[in-house]
Amino acid sequence: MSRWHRTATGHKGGDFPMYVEPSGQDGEAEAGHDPSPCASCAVRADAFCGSLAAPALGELHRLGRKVRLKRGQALIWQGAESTLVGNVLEGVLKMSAMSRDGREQIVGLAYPADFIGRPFGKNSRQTITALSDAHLCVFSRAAFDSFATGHAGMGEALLRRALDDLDGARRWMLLLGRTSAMERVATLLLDAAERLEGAAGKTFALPFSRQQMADILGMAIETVSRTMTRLRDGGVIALPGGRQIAVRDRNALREAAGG
Amino acid sequence: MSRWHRTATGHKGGDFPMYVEPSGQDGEAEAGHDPSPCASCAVRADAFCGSLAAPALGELHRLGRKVRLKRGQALIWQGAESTLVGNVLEGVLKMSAMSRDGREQIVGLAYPADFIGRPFGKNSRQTITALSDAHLCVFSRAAFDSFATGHAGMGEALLRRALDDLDGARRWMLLLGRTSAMERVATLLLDAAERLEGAAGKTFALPFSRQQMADILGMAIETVSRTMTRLRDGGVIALPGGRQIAVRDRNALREAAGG
DNA sequence: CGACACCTTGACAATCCTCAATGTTCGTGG
DNA sequence: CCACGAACATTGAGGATTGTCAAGGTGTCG
Repeated sequence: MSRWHRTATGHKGGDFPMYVEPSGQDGEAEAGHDPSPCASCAVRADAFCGSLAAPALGELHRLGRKVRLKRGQALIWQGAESTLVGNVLEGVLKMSAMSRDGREQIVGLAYPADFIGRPFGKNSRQTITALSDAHLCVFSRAAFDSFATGHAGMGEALLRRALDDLDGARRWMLLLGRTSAMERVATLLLDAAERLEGAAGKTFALPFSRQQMADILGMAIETVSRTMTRLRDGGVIALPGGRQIAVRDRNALREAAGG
Repeated sequence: MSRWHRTATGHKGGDFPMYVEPSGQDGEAEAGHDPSPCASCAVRADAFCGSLAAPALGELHRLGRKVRLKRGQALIWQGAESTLVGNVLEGVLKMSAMSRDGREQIVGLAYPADFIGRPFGKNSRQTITALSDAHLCVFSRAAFDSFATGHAGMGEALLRRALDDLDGARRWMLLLGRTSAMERVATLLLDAAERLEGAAGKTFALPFSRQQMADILGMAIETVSRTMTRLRDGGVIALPGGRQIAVRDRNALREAAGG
């Protein structure tokens, strides 16, 4: 019954201790000019903190720090005390669950403006790992919890986000349970293109390896590869090499994704 | 590419308009004796409202009403304005998503004490249907939202619950993406037994049909049936007939579920 | 240029789905 | 109470998709 491939999430420079940079060190955050550095944050409009007014925002900012992760570095290990929460500023992270016998399933992706971690109480049962070099804005859970408790709007904003995540997870379940390899790959590519493609049809870098795509989609790496090849041969996408990709025929891709 | 079975969720007496019973009609809720009927609620200890103190509880109670659903009746239709939220008091419900071409995937189950519906803002994209006769305590979303906003603890309790659901959804994704038919069926049976079995080894009624199990687990009805037969032949479970089931060898079942 | 990780391709096998037929349960009405 | 029919469940045969194993190709970095 154990027919599962090890997921060999072999990352080149993986799992170094992470480099933490205290907030207010980035030049822009020095006192004086910019009392609320969050104001210039690229993801503020889309992130949970967008709902906060200036004073609360400043307070929150003082609790946070910035973290840079290199590709392959992990932020929260499965089972470990989950003491961090935060926002993704740049890059793509994966949330993965692993069963005792070593099978991995990626259970979520976090793109810029997405919230990660598990506030309030229980620990996360997921490991969070950077798929590309990433830049986060993190808070210790304890500090974040008490801040959130003290600010009425926050609970609602976080809840809204959690419920959105839940909707997303459930759509993904539909994908995992009821779709063919082609539909899965096409859906993932469509999603990635929407988030990462500069302009329609433009070439961009896929942030995942084939192995990671396989882990995300719940299939074997070879099937992913074959499916990509089929899409390329059909003129739907172009694969200039490396991890580059371009969507050539968006409608066909949408079609392949199942409507 | 369209190799999917229609899910033929044919329910015998399905989709009647639901019968709504105003709160405070149940005999026990009459004024006088029992100022807070919630106190005698079977699921209060486990439900989100368990965190509320008496006065708030009374207020909440006045907003709610009880709803009974017959097996097969739907509470919230996919795409429709989601105007209800609530708690399951008794029975089992399913949350399902359906793609345009008619494939159904059940994306969640709600057992007693579970919260259903989508408070705050956006509409649910799921349909909620009773798998067995069910008994709920529901609130209109508008009333519930304003109540929750006005009570500090509520947001946090709801968030906690949403995050738990999210964890659950993600475990389920691991199931859908990375496990064999046997593991899926065994996991579902184990879960159902834990929630519904009176005592260990006792016979109880499975609340789902084979078709529903197939929709939950993302597989074909025949595969479910064959897998159940294998479990029976292996002495792991007993199937006395009807929808009855008993777990004979819990360890073997746990083993089959993948550890 | 060589080593290494990553990706692609092929052949084969296994699981699971599809189609089809038969058996069982349950509710209804005679 | 029994007979009938409809929905539900089981079983079998065959085939399609996907996983597994294996080999070779491509790209990247020192």
